[in-house]
Amino acid sequence: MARPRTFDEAQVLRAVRDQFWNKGYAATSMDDLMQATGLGKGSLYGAFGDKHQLFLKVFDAYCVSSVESVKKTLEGPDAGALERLRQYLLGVATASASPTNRRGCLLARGTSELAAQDGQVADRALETLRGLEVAFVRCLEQARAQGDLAPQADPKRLGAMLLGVHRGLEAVGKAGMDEATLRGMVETAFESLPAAPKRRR
Amino acid sequence: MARPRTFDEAQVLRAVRDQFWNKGYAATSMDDLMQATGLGKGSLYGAFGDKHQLFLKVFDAYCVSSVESVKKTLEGPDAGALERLRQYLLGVATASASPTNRRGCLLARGTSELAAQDGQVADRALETLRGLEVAFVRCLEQARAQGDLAPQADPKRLGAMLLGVHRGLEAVGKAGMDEATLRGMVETAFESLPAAPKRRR
DNA sequence: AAAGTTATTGACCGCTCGGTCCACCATTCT
DNA sequence: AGAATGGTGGACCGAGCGGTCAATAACTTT
Repeated sequence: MARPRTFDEAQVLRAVRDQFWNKGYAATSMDDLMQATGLGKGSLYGAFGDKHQLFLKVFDAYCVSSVESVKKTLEGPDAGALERLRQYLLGVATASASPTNRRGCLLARGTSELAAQDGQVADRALETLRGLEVAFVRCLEQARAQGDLAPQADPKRLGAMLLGVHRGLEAVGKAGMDEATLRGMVETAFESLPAAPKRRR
Repeated sequence: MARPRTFDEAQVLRAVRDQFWNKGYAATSMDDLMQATGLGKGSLYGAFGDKHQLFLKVFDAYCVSSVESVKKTLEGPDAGALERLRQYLLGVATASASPTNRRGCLLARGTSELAAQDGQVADRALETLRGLEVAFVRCLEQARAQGDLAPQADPKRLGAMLLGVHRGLEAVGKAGMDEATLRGMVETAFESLPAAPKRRR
């Protein structure tokens, strides 16, 4: 009963997300967003509200899809669960060290810039971290069930610790630390996990 | 042979640092800095240059003093080296989780906001991380010498891994993760370090 | 005391900021 | 066809931005 939108919402939000991702919240202007999306100011404000709402929207989507993606990557049969987690973290290490990935992770960037002063961002960030933690813990529980982790190992605590390493990779990678060091962090963390007692073969 | 300055440079730089620390680089205006320092614009520009130089100056100082402080905290006799490092990281965990420490760490904030686009910041950040790593590694070498770490333990790799955990604490704390979880990360990381074989007593 | 030098202040600059508003347009309903 | 509805683009707003500058003040040297 009225004029339909001429833009693809998902595509616009992706462009907005990339701007915030590349430049940060404060350093991104509405003009930047207009240019990135090709939309006029009126459309942007009419469709999504102000800058802050726009950021929240894309931040939210990023968080949700991050957790989803990790869960999908880590879920699978018990067999190989530990190796799946290890490979995932090695991938994060490589990605974090890659010069083509200088912008790092939007969750990290948004949290660092805004969480202290913006409860909504902090809440979303915390929820996301907990989501990642849960995914890790589940994977470690599988690994224990499958015998790759000692029976007395505590997946909850180990999962939290690996979450710490995960976020550390992100932070250290942004400073330009080399890939070998980052991958070494993951390998070292995994080497020191409580292995299952060796069975005779 | 000229009019002397009426302000204390160290004090002014501390005020500037706190502003950047609390609000971030882009979100801090020169007016904020004028108000925080009590200086006029001309004095600020005359004494320190523009906003970017000012940031670099305080960022640099922060980095230097951070590494110094950690080295001082961790140095000591071989005896108790491992426990010193553990206590230090537990302190970081508690501090990172503290609601009175919402601003987190300036190194993390500055790196996250600027490193991708500002080589000077990235360089300084990387150097700082390496400094922390070295301090950790030395401490672990002491621990091994003293027998708290297995002889085959590799302090270099373990130090890097703990640096990852360290930066992870920072990042996770900023999202508001609870203190128990953060301290748990440290404890878990230390529990899984390769302990020295038990000797009969 | 006069000259020389530097610090200080705040008015001022052009520009960009986030946000509003409105004339105009494309579509659907009657 | 005409009215109603809501999307679109961009002119426009006041405020704030980073940065400059010139008048003035405070000190040292001669």
